[in-house]
Formats: sequence, C-alpha cells, structure tokens
Amino acid sequence: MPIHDLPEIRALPLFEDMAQESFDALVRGAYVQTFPPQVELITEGDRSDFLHVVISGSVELFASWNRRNTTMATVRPISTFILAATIKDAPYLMSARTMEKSRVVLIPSMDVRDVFETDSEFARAVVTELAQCYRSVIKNTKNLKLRSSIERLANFLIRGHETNGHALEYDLNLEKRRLASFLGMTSENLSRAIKALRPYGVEIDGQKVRITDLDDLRKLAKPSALIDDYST
Amino acid sequence: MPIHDLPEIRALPLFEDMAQESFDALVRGAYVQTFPPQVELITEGDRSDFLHVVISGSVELFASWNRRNTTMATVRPISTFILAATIKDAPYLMSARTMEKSRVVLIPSMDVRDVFETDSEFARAVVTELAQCYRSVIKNTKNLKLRSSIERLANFLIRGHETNGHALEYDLNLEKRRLASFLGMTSENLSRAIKALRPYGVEIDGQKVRITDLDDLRKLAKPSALIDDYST
DNA sequence: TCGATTGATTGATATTTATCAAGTAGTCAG
DNA sequence: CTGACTACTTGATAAATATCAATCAATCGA
Repeated sequence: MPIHDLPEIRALPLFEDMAQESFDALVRGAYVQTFPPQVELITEGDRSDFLHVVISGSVELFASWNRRNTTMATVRPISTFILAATIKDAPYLMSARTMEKSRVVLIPSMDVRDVFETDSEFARAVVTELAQCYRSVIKNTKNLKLRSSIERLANFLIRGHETNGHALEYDLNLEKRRLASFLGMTSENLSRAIKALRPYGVEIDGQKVRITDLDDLRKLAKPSALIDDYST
Repeated sequence: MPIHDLPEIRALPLFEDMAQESFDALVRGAYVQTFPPQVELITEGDRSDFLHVVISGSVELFASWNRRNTTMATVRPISTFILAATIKDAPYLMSARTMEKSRVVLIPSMDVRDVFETDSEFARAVVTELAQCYRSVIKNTKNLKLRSSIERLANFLIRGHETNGHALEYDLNLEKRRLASFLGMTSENLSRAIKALRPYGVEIDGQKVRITDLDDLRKLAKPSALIDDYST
C-alpha cells in the first residue's frame, strides 16, 4: 500500500483516535486500487469483504428492487462507506459503482472487525460514525416523506449553496439524472421542477447553479436543521 | 427504581454484556414512569436528556415539518429509542408520544455517555444496536423509494404474517391512520389499497388481518431480504 | 342510554408524479 | 468532420396519490 495515501486516511475521524498498532493492523491487509468509471465495486446482497475508503473520484450508492433502481447517496473523498455491513458481517444493502475514475482503499472486513474487538478507541469512533450515518438517513426519510419533489429540490439547492461557501453560483457536481433519482423523482420531473423554481430565483444551466433570490427560495424551501443540517 | 423491572432490561442486547458495575451506574439515576396515552415524551429539536426504554405499552416516533406530520416508527416493549441522539448529545430528530398507557424507563443521557466512555463492552453493544438501526432505516428508505404504496402495504402484511408465527390470521395491532402514515400514504388511500389487495387474497376487517392466498400476495409483494428482513 | 367524538370508508375531484414519445444539444470515437 | 450516442428537455397523456366532503360505525363519557 503506497505510504503517501496513509496520512489523510489516518486523519479520518474514524481512524484518528485509534492506537497506531491497531491502525497498522488495519492497513497491513489493505490495498489501494484505481477503478475506471462505471465499475460496480460492490453488489447488494453480497457479503461484506472490505471496508471501502474513497480517496479520489466519486462513488454512487444505489439500490434495486424488481427492476427498479434508486440512488441512495454519493460518496466523495475522503470517506468510508458501508461501515455497518462490515461491522455486522451482514450482506450489503446497497450496491456501489464508481461515477468517475476513482481511487479506493480496500480494508478487509475481518481486520476491521478484529480491531473493533480489541481497540476500544476505534469502537467508540465507529459508534460516532454510525450514529452520524443513522441520523443522516433519518433526515433523508423525513425529507422524502414530508416534502414534495420541488421542496426537496429547493432544499438541495440551498444546501449546495451552503456547502460551497455560501456562493450564489456553484457547480452541481452531479449528473441531473442521478440527482433526480437521489431526490426520488424522474429525470423528466427534475427538469420541470427546475423550471418551476425559476420564479423563485433559481437558474440552472448545465452544471451551473445560480441563485438570484435566496430569500424567495428559502421561503419556499423552509429549510430545517432537523432535516437539512448534515453536521448535527 | 422498582427492582422487578431490572431483569428484562438487563437482558436487552444493549445491556446484557456490560459489567454489572456499569449497569448499576446506568440504573442509579434512572427511574420508571407510567404515562397515560397520547403523552408527548420527547419533542424533536430538544436536547437528549434521557435514553428511553419502553417496558409496556407502545410509543410512536413521528416527525413534523411545515405543519405536516409523519409516523417514523412504533416502538414496542422491550426496546430503547433515540439512542443515537443520546450518544451524540445532539437534538432529537423525532418526537415520541405514547400510543396507549405505557411504562417507560428513563436513563439520564449523561450517564449513558459516561458509561459509554468507560465500559468498552457497552460501547460495542451500542455499535451493534446502532448498526442494526442504521440498516433498518436504509431498508425503510428502499421500501419508500422503490415501491408503490400498494406494494408497501402488501409487504407490511406479509411481515405481519411472519412476525405472528406465520399465522394466516393476525391482529394489525396498529391504528390504520398510523399505519398509513408509516407507509407514507393517507388514510383514504390505505383504505383503497386494502380494497385493491382483496383480489390477492387479503381481508382486513377492523384490526383483524386474514390472508387467504399467501402465494398470490407474495407474487405481488415480491418481498426481499434486503428490504423486509429486519433481523439482518 | 344517548349524543358526541373519533376513526374508517367511500365517492368525486384535484394535484402530483410517472410514462411515453419526440426532439435538442452536446460529446466523443473513428 | 461526422455519425452515433448520451443526457437532457419538452409536450401529451396516464397513473398514482392527495384532498375534500359526506357518511358510517364504533366508542365513550355524561
């Protein structure tokens, strides 16, 4: 495993507090791999072999049932994914595919579980991470059940504005069809929803988002910390 | 705290492996309280003061936004709720109200966090519990995004059949309006969905569910372990 | 026992969302 | 450069779901 990748991984909240010895045990069996775009890294239903860490590029988590598919999340550097399945030694509930060329660290699940048993600092970090993930999914459920698709889009755009340093113009950084699926709507309806937001001061041209009337958009979106704030 | 309540709580997966000393520390500040029906135990947005354990009765977890409400889950004995908020010392994302007269154990959140820091067996149990919760919510999201309301109802009924010892006749054990909200639909549409399932061998009269053609229902519902199996 | 209340159901209608069918614009490999 | 491909958009229509209004049935407190 190329040593130059380690510092940023070591600095992840999940790993930063653990004993060096434990971290070494994790890294020992791990390896970095670069994948081309559109490669399916894991398939839902499979047993968890590795904990994945995205180093560069981006990964889409999606789920399928009865020939239908939906985007559950997109994972961007630097973060791990499918920690819960690894810890529980249970089947993946989601599939993952690279959206672009991506570098991914693969840490054998067994090593993760072993270290989890021996290093209680790590165990505690896993708790924090899982609690965070759990709360994110709850927020997502509220978003889906309490809001219409236009309201979901409006809030997504406001969140984008905030995560981009409160810029009124920023990059969507996501194909529209994936955004549509993530928001629980079709591509066609996303197109129409974007048009419907124009009177509220939103212009989207390709990947470029421009918010011309944030107050108006906020009045429609009614963002709430208990749904939209990913930090708490 | 009445001692006769302790054994069943001690036996919960979350507590069973922890040191007696740690469990005592948890129980020391805890107390049992009996609430009448329709009492709001916690309110979303509030800080987590107590970890709750339902001993008897039942509790509804729900969430609100912009004057809309939705049922997120129902908690039945014996189980805890809102562990994630307690551990993270973060605001509740959901409110909770008793559905009937209920006995609830209240364990001060600070004690939970303290013991979490000192007892690594407990920390590990928290991980298992949180991973389980996380996976349940992911399954719920898939259910919501990948299925129509009729399909969700069909699968709910099959799950009921299975959790009631594979009985073909069982009690719904839940008001229909709450079930509707949990399934992400209106009461009116639940009524119509129930009627729509009649050709598939489902009869619901009041609280009584009768499945006359399980195969047919299954063919419609297409249950999947990766959505409907709550044990993995 | 009787109103009064509440939950459930039904029908009519409206709204939201999905599907289907073109068509457009941009991208990319040859 | 060009033709194929892909994402996106648009319009027409269909299906799913919600809303509104009325009624029914069960429950419960006075």
